[in-house]
Amino acid sequence: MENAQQIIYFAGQRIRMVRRDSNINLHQLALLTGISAPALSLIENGKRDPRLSTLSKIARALSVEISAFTDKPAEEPLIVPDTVQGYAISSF
Amino acid sequence: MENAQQIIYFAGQRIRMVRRDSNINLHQLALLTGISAPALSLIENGKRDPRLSTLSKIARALSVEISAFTDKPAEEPLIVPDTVQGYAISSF
DNA sequence: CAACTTTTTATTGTAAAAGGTAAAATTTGA
DNA sequence: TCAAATTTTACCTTTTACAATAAAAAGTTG
Repeated sequence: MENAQQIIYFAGQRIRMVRRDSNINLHQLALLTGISAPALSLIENGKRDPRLSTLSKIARALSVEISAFTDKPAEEPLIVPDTVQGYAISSF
Repeated sequence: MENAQQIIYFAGQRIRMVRRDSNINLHQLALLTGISAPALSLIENGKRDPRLSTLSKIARALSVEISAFTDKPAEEPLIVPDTVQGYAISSF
């Protein structure tokens, strides 16, 4: 329960981030998903525990995977070397 | 709705796969998650639309990310060559 | 086949998600 | 500061998740 609440809050924040990146408002996302704007507001604010189908509709509308809302970014950021075996990454 | 139903069914299959890989039965997973075995059965069979908190509890109990249940494997399977630069993969 | 384990189905009760609508609050711009 | 757009809150209704329990159905093993 304790941890699940954090997941819900975190997912709401991520949904809001992705939506804002797409430059659409709650009303528009409501039209795209079929989920009411008030319901979306509650989800984004971590005050509602959405169903898988609800997350699926939101992800689809925003063209991202559900994991964009659920997976925590890696603690240690992925190290991307700028050369591999002496070749620049950009040459691939 | 159409697509969400597929997501639910797919997630159920993945949960079952991961659980079986862990060699635990529904009763044991019920104890680990606090979700009843009948509820877990419905979820695994795609007959129930689980909440995010529910997915979170299951993922936590099975030590996987929620995305293990939601993300579709790549359409084009990753090609794994059996040799790299002339060396057999097994030699690494 | 018979005993045992695991899973599924069904029923009842409670809690909560989600829609609609409307109103309040907040934010944004002119 | 005022007006418009956006978001949040509140109330009501319907639907559904989930628990608990029991029973039925599959699946396993001796």
